[in-house]
Amino acid sequence: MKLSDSSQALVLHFGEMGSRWGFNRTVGQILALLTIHPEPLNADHLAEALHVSRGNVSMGLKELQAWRLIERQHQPGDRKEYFTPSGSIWDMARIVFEERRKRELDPTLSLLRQQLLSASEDSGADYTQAKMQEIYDLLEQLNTFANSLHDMEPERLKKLMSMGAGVSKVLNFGSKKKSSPSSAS
Amino acid sequence: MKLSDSSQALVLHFGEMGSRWGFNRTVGQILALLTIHPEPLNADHLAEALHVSRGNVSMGLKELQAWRLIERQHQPGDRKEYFTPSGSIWDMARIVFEERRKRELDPTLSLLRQQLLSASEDSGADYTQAKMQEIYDLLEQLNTFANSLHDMEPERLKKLMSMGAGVSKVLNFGSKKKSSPSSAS
DNA sequence: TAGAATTTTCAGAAATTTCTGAAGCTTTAG
DNA sequence: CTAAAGCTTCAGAAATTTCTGAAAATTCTA
Repeated sequence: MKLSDSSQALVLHFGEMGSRWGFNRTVGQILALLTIHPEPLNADHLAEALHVSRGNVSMGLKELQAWRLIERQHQPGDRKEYFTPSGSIWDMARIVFEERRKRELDPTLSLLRQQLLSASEDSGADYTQAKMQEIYDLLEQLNTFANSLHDMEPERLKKLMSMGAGVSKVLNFGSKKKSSPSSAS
Repeated sequence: MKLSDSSQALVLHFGEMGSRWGFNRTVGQILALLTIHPEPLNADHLAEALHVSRGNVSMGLKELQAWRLIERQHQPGDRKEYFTPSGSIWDMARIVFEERRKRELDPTLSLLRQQLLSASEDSGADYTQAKMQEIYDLLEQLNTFANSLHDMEPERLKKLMSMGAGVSKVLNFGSKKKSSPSSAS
């Protein structure tokens, strides 16, 4: 398990970025290596290539399986477990995106909802209540948007993303003068 | 500086979420408190309300100013520095979003660009090169999309977000029947 | 079923991040 | 200019996260 300079660099980089993307160094490195390696790898390969302990690899693989980012395979005539990414790069991005939405928005939405419901009791603290409502509204909108991206079929999503700033133009069609009376439901 | 139960809960929560949003506990708490408090606060207020040291508050304020999330003010007849959020909740969200795009996408794009350019030298490692290209393409598309969101005027952005899944419908206009035969580029 | 191969677990070690508090710096009033 | 008020810095302490490695558990072969 010797990595090319280029692969080595990518793997190390994914380790560093890991924490920003929601996992730890080893998990980032394992994911990177499995992704760019043509063949499935087993835990010993990974431990050797990444210079980390066997136990650490085991924990990392467990976490990546929990995220559904990788899956187990078996090679005929080998008792060891081998791993590969469970989908395309695109699939991975969706999974990470969704997981992060859950971790970064849901808990706060849930807290704010609670706070705002039980607010009627407190009479004062007007300003604070209003701000909390503002934060809630914003996060809920973000959340809805994130969900709608997540639910889109890949093709449509790709199209939307590649339109980039062009989306802005298309949106003018939707608005025109005629504001649909449906509004807030 | 006594906080209501509700404010207290929100501040603590923002402290916990802080690390997921890109800053540490104290920074999260300071931001939350300044946001929901009707009046500007000074460093002593913050240290007392959050039960953290004066030095920690100073560092937190410095960081929030670097992010341009808060700004200094002076109260007439008081030598202390007071702080308030520097914009609306919406403005804050945009700043945090943009800062995270920079931290989470730019470094990887930059590394991959470099790797892919200097790839001609290495002859082998075909699969790996192809995967790196895939990752690069995806991240660049994400990046472009994020930028176009960031550059949109708030009104248009709000409209886009509130359309949610509806965006999908609007996009059909752009595709019609004419399926471009380009496929994988 | 025995036992060898492989994987998982988890207590404590190592590394990293965050926080404190006192020293020192800057600003302002007098 | 002096001194008090206020702010910042940063070395080391505390807290948190990550990693190791040996023991325990599981799986497979014969």
